Amino acid sequence: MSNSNMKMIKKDDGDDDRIIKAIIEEELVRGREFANQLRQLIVINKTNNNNEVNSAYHHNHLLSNVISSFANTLSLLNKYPIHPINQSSSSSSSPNNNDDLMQMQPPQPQQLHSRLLTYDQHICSTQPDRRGSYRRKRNMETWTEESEKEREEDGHQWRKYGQKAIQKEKYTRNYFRCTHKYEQGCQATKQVQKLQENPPLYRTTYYGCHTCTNLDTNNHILIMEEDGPNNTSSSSIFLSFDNSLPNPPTNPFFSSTTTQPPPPKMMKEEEDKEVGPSSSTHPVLDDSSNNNNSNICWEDLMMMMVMSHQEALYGFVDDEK
DNA sequence: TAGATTTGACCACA
DNA sequence: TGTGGTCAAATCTA
Repeated sequence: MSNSNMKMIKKDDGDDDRIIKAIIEEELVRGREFANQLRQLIVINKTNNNNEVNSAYHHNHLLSNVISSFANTLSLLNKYPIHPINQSSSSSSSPNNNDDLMQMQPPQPQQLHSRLLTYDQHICSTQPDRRGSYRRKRNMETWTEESEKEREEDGHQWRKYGQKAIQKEKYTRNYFRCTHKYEQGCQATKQVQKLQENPPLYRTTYYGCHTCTNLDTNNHILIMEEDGPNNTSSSSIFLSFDNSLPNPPTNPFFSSTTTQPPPPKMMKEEEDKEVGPSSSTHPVLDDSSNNNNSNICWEDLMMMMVMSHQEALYGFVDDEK
């Protein structure tokens, strides 16, 4: 591609933004639809307590769709930050008001993925070679922890992408990114700095949150509703997408669809002060340790999800106005 | 042979 | 301008 062409295309950042916005809108609408369907399914299930296997399958399927919708949205926002667009230049494909949005039909996954693919191809074909180009991790969530192992098992797959001698450090620093960076656009990275040799001590700094879904066959959703129709005790909920790990997810920075590394120590301490030592910051996903303490019902959970999607969607559309 | 690691080069930022 | 974070070709390994 010639330089003049490159310049011409780079002028059209507004078009890029509109394409991304349209895709994100569709993704949010799709997620909301799936969340609504799941909520309805749960309500129906409560009144009609049969065919549990089948309904568990549908729960699983719908929940996966909701989660992937969130993940795709986050991934897009991380990957392609949106610039403000003038009202006059707003896309004709964007609905003008919330009512229109409510009427929108969620796109089929194939449609969406082909659009994402098309957009990625568009970006790839129009951007110059930016080898070595990157944005430093300002304003990113970070936390550190120290351990005796260089690669503490934290439930995520990491790939080493760099190693560097750091000025004031005795040992080299290793750089890791999420294995799913390219396939799912997951932005999570970590740096492991060796602090001392004997005994070995490493400081791991995590950057950003995982948006990868990483839903494989080993991952599962275990749903244990009421023990019986007359059981008045609260239900037990345990969602896990990776049953290979000893520790339940606790870190709010991480995608709920994956397990996470231990939370930042400071956050954990603050959290203990706030709500007591045994509680988890995760509002939903781990209740297996205390079956009698589950005061979160599925309907509430789905309402939270739908509202979250709604907020994101309307906030997103409002931005464009 | 595919996926992971190594390592020199590139580039943003302080 | 030096430092640190990232990229990507080369190399390694299962």
